[in-house]
Amino acid sequence: MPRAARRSKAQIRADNETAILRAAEEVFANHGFKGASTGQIAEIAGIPKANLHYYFPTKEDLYRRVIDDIFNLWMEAAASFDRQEDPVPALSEYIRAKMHLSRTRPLGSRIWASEIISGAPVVYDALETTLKDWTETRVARIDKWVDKGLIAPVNARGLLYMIWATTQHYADFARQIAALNNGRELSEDQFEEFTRFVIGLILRGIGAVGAPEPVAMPDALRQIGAPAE
Amino acid sequence: MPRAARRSKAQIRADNETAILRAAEEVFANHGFKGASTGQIAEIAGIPKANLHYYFPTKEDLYRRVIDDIFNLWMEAAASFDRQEDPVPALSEYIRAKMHLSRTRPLGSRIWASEIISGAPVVYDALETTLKDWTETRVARIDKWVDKGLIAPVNARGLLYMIWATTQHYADFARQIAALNNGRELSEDQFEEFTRFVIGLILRGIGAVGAPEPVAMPDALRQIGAPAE
DNA sequence: GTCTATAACCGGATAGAC
DNA sequence: GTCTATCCGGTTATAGAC
Repeated sequence: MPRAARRSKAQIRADNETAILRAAEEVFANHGFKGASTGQIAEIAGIPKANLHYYFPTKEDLYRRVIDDIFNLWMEAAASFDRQEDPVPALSEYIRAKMHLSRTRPLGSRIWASEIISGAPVVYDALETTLKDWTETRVARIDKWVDKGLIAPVNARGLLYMIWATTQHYADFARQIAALNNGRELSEDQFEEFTRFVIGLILRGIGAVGAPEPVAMPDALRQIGAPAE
Repeated sequence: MPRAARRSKAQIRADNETAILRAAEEVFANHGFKGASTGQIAEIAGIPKANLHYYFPTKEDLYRRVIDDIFNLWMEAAASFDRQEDPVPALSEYIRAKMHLSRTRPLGSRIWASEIISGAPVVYDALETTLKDWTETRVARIDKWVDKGLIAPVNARGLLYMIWATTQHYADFARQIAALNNGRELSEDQFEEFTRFVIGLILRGIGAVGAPEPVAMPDALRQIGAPAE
């Protein structure tokens, strides 16, 4: 058997790790840290439980790794906040990036939410250091926009919290939103509509110069959200 | 020993039930349904574990009761939405009521969030019936405000989701907010300031007639939120 | 109604052959 | 690196004396 035909050891390791992390995201999102079981994670990953413990010695090691990946993802998305100088494009892009993450990586958002709800036993240090630094810097930028008269005088922290809360709601409460949408997940078009709504409302709310007028849901979509006849 | 001196059986039952429910809220909020243990709940309630199972035969029975109480509480808070005819007082009072609940009953909010994040295994029926009905009615009211020109044309569902997300964030993510507030819980004054900010931003965002101008955080409070020197 | 003891089970983690 | 078998602590729930 030619050597090239089988996966290298490194490849096997990488594949297994990926499978484990993917499965872990699912189980941690659905049951929280304490409620998750390594047996279930191993089963979904398609490996024996003992192998999981070979790759990640303890459940907490695995959990930390998952949380870490999520945190890095968020910090990257946050970069869109900085690419633009002016408030309207900066906030629009940031909100859009966060909404996109809620759509494409809802599990990460849900794990993060569970972790914070449980008192942030694992990430509290990161909150007090990395997240705090990130936040202070952006608060300063927002305050500068206020000083320049580009937006109305606002509570910068309140604004950030509102953006986080609103965008992550579409991941964390997706099940509730679906229940209110006749049991169906939001379609791409519906999601885009909510995204525009969020951006528009917040920009108008802070009195941003050049903010778009609020947009009503188009009739076609409105129908989807309405009760079935 | 005079009979009046001891608690009646009914009183004992009521007291024990209250103690159990209070303890259950704490443990379910911190660990989710699967992660919570009846042993810990009994310990906090100050009774033997067997007694807990006498009052609530299974862990799920207890959990359903806790969730039920929370849901009713929320429906009552929602009533403030209806006491006022016009959008500004109706939404102001509703947002304020929700913020107040986040402040006074954060555990309930956190349990609700955990339940939805986990896929709403227990409350899904209530979402599709009671919550859906409540929502449809309020969407209709909001649409009517739009028709009357009292607010700009908005996505009514998006508006409700934003109110829920933003207000509940102050309960569910209280630990994160505290970490960004130099490790201290928000003071009453700070919380009031955020409440006003949320109300002001949303009312302005929907172009409500008579909405207050956005308010900056007073310097005194701003200092508290700033990095320690 | 209350409490001690315990049954029955599940979960995280490891031993040790391959 | 992989996998079966297993240990052991913790969990839900109940039995049965008081």
